[in-house]
Amino acid sequence: MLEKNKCFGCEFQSSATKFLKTEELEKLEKCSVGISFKKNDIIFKENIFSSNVIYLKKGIIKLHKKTSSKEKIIKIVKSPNYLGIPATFNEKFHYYSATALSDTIVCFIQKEKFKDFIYSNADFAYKIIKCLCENEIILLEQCFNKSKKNVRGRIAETLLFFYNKIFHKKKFIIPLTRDEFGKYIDTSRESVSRVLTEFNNDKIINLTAKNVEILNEKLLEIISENG
Amino acid sequence: MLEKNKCFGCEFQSSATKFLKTEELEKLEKCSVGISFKKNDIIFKENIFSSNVIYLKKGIIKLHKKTSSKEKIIKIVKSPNYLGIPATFNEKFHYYSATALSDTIVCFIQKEKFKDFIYSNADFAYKIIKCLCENEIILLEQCFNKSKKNVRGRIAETLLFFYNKIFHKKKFIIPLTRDEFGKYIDTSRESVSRVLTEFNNDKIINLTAKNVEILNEKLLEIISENG
DNA sequence: ATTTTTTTGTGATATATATCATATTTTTTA
DNA sequence: TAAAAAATATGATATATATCACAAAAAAAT
Repeated sequence: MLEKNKCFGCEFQSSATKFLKTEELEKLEKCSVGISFKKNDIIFKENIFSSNVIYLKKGIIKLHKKTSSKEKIIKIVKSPNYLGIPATFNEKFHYYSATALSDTIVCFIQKEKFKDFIYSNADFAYKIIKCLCENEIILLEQCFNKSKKNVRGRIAETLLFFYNKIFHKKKFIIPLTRDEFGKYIDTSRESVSRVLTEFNNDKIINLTAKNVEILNEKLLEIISENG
Repeated sequence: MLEKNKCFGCEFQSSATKFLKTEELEKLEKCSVGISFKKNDIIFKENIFSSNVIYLKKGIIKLHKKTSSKEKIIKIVKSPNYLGIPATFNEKFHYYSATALSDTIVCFIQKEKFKDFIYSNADFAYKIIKCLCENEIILLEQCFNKSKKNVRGRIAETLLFFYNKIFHKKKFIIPLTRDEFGKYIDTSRESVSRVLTEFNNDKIINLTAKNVEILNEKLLEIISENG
């Protein structure tokens, strides 16, 4: 659904666009559209040529990709954040699909205009560089952690990720099905079920369907570290 | 070993510094030093505060990181390439260590001066953004592939990576021990040995110690895709 | 409200890969 | 050049996790 899009004084302004001057913000407003998505709506699909920078203004989304029948969830991203800058700036197709995990608002910004701001405003450019740098470090951590932990460790880590990085509350609703959870941490839905019920039995979490409350954060951290 | 460092007319100039003007190159020369490393020398260590942008001018290196006794090789990088920009620009400690896998020359560039170029030269800034974008896509591919392939597939993929991305020849010397190979693709040294001898027996490769010749590229690609 | 579809839980079994053990080869050091 | 250390190969066994099978619960569709 098309949203009225106001860049000047936008309550969800990105840390980069805060550096844009009034006339640049007016330009931005003209070259961008805001669109709202409902849970499970596809925001963009992999292998589509990317001609827009995408700004996740509000909501939580998953980035995912298919290979020969199997699917993997690469990343879970919360607003505010840019999506698909790498594909867009390399004149490439989107490497992954993006699907809303909650009701979401997204701005599509014309690539060429976005690039103009990089050329006209060095503070903006530097901020974009910093965003890309942060993303790379997060991705590195993710790769590294995943390869060094067993299933229990990865599930503990993910529960802590939801708590610390997404919801900031010990009580939350897992925004994934068991199957999606498995596709995120590279395991089967059955293993996710088993470990979650184990954590529940051990009073580390309180689990009812998708509702979780973290009861023993300390222990969850230990499991996350040592498997 | 300290190298004489000439930025203007440097034969290993990066795609970004090609955009620098003569006076900027002179500045660059003043704020950077070139250092040569021998195979197995440590270029920088993880958890060290990063105050330089590091440009890999010549050679092949591994980026690696330890956790509680175990080690993982995160990436193998060939010149020309920048290293550690994310850590440097986020005022952070290096996330990983870098060790030379061949004789190597590296330039250390003062972070603040490098940042000045981003502010003074938009073409340079944009090129750096593109470098970061490329790195992110490579990292994403790596994460994705690793999680979807079995050991045979990952070894086949790595052999093709050495051929296509590093040496550009079907005959090369694996720049890793079996143990390091295992730490790169998240498996044990024994599994690496077994699969490599299997490939050798099946005439897919010709293997003598670290010397490899790819005999059946097509089949290696199929194994890489389907495990 | 009832039917259909999707999601989840859990036991039994299979399997890929790790780990252990030992021999051999290669490399490094003295 | 010999001795010591490191790297490699390979068989035997252990183990974590996947897969299969089926039942139950929850969600979606009619």
